[in-house]
Amino acid sequence: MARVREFDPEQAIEGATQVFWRNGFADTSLEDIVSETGVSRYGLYGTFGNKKELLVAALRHYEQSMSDMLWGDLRKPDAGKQEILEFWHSIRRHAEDEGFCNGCLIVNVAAEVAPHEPEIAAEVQRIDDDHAAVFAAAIRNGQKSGEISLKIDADGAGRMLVALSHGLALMVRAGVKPTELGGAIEAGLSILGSPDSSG
Amino acid sequence: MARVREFDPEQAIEGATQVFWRNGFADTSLEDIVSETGVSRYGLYGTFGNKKELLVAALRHYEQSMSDMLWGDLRKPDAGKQEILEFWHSIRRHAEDEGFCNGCLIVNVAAEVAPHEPEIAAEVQRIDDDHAAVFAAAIRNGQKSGEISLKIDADGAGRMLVALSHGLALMVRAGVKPTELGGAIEAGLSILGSPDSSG
DNA sequence: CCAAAAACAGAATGATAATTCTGTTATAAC
DNA sequence: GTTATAACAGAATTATCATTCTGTTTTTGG
Repeated sequence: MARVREFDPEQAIEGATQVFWRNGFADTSLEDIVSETGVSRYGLYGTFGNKKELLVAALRHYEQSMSDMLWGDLRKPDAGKQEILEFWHSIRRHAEDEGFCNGCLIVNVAAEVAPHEPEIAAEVQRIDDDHAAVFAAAIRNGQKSGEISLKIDADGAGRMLVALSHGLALMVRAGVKPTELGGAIEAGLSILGSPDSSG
Repeated sequence: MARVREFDPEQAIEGATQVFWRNGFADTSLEDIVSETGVSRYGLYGTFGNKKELLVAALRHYEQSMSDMLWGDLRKPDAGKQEILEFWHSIRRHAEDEGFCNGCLIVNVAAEVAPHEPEIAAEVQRIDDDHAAVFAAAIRNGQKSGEISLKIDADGAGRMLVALSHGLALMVRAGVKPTELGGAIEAGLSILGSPDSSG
């Protein structure tokens, strides 16, 4: 027996995600989100609580959409070296497109907000741990099947790949052309064994 | 025929550097810097211009002091694999100390400020390019002397090490314990050849 | 000592922005 | 249709902060 909500919360989160990704947290005002989404302050506060909680929602939304777009094959239980290489090819393709010039929202938030907000730090660490574990599992599969050297430590290498992706994302956000970073990716992947030099 | 300045600009920059490192740019008010340094607003504006220029000064000061502390041996013209490994040992030692829980000022600034400020972005890129070149030169030396495989691309690997350091610094700032990152460093260094497993 | 120059301390300004409040409007149960 | 409910639009509130301004003090050359 009351008025009905005029906006779709999912679309609002999507809009907020774009603004946070583009501008960062501190440089995004709620007014910016109102403009982007068309949702009123009232609607945003009523539905999401406050700016920080909206960021958490955006972070989760971003993770989900990236998971669908980039991490799907790598999460399969039998993913191995091939899937790791394909993941990075995919990253390179996307980075050379528009849209990824803002780097990675998770990385941006880790740098800007996590140090002051334990809740956000926990969220970021959860995501990173998950990604490192996904890489590590694929590396172990590759080691079982003989594609990847048994000499490397799967957990260490998994974390290394996550850290490398963060560093590269940061460089892109800070203005480095993604095309200049191909060599760094090749170098990082070379720990898996003889490099795939096709692209 | 005028009053003399009561503060030492170098000390003021050192103080500002500490505050920017600890709190980031947006979350540092000029009042914070006044408190930290004891220098008045007037002195800061008169000597450094404004907050952004003060950040540039802090960044240069930080780079200089880190260069002295960490990069000295690696910059020697004949530095090779040994110096690269020692650099990373040194990083690990420092990271496990207090004081480096704030990550790396250059990385923090790259993430928070560079995207909005071309002048800062240029500064950050200059530093990164320099560091990548230092690594690359040492890798080339190692390749000449046979310590490092000729199969790796020195420039790509140099950039990779810089990106990795950025990613790791970010994780530390976001709250990850430095001791958890040793495996990632080992993995990254394994591209140079058979790993130094001593520590 | 006197006066000009430049540093000092801290108040004033102006802008931005997170959050709350107020009055208005649409909805649905009765 | 009436009415309670909850959403809406946007004004009001409160706070923070970068920067500038004002009046004061110190220094040094005459």
